[in-house]
Amino acid sequence: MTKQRAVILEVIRSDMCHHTAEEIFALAKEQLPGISRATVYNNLKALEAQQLIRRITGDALSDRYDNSYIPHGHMICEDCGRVTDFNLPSFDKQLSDAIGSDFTSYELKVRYVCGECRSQSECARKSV
Amino acid sequence: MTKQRAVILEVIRSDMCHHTAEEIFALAKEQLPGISRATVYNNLKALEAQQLIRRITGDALSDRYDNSYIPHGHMICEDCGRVTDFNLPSFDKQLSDAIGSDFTSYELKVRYVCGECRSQSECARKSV
DNA sequence: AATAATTTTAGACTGATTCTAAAATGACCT
DNA sequence: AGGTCATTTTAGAATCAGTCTAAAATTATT
Repeated sequence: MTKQRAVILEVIRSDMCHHTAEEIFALAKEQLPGISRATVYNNLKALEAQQLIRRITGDALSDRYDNSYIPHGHMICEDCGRVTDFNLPSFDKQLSDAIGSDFTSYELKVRYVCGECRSQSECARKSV
Repeated sequence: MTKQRAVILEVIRSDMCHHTAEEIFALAKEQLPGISRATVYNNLKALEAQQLIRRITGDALSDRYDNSYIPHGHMICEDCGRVTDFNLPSFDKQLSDAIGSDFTSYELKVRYVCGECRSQSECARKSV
C-alpha cells in the first residue's frame, strides 16, 4: 500500500459522496500535491480489484466511486444530481430467481427528484 | 421525422440487439451512405427525448441503445458481453416503496456469466 | 550497496461524444 | 411557385474521460 493509494482510499472513505476520478484527483492533491492523474486511475482500478471500492457508471459523463464494494441501489436526483445509497430487502434472491442463475454483481440506479428539490425550485448542484 | 431519423429508428428496431452508436452509424450507412456521425448522435438523443428508445450506459466503453423506453433489467454476460433483457415482477412498486417517492426511471444491470459461456470455455465476443 | 520488481509521474494518445458553422431541407405564408 | 424562417444534416474540429508510455522514483530482495 503506497502512500498515494492510502490517500486515495482515505479520500473515498472520508465522506458519503460518490466522487468522480477528477474530484478524487483534486482532493488527493491537497495532501500530495505531486500526485498524477494516472496514479489516481491506476489506484482506483487496483482498489476495485481488491474489492475495497466500487465503480458506479452512469449517464453522467464520468464514473463515480462508492466506498462500499457491496452492491446496493443508488438514487440520483435529476435536479441536483446528488447520489444517495439505498437498499432493497432480499433483492439478491429476487434477482437470481429472475435471471435463473447466480450473478457476479449488479448496478441499480433510480432517477427521481429528491425531497429538497421537490420543495424548493432551485437546488445547488452539489454532485453533478 | 427526417429520413435519417426513420432509418436510425428502423435500425434500432430491426433486431433485439443493443447496439452502440457506432454500430448504428455503420448500419444506417448501408441505407444512407452519406449519413454523418453527428446525425446519428443527434437523433439518438432526440429519439430518447421522444421516449422511443432508451440509452443504456455501462461499464463498457460506449453506450448502447434499447428499442424499448420502458425500464427493465439488463443481464450482461461478463464473458461474451451480450446484453439480454429481463423483468422483475412488481419491481416498480417495490422501488417506490424503498425510495419513499415516485421515480422517473431506473436502470438495472446485472453482471453474470450466461449459460453458453458457462458450458463452453470459449465464447465468441458478439457484443462487447 | 546492487539488482530486480513495482509504482509514480508527465504528457502523449485514444475513442466516444459534442460542438460548430455552413449547406441542405422542410414548413409555412402569400 | 417563390420567399422567408426554422430545423436538420454534414464534415470536421474540439472536448473530455480514461489509457498508455517511457523515464524516474520507490520499494523489496539478495
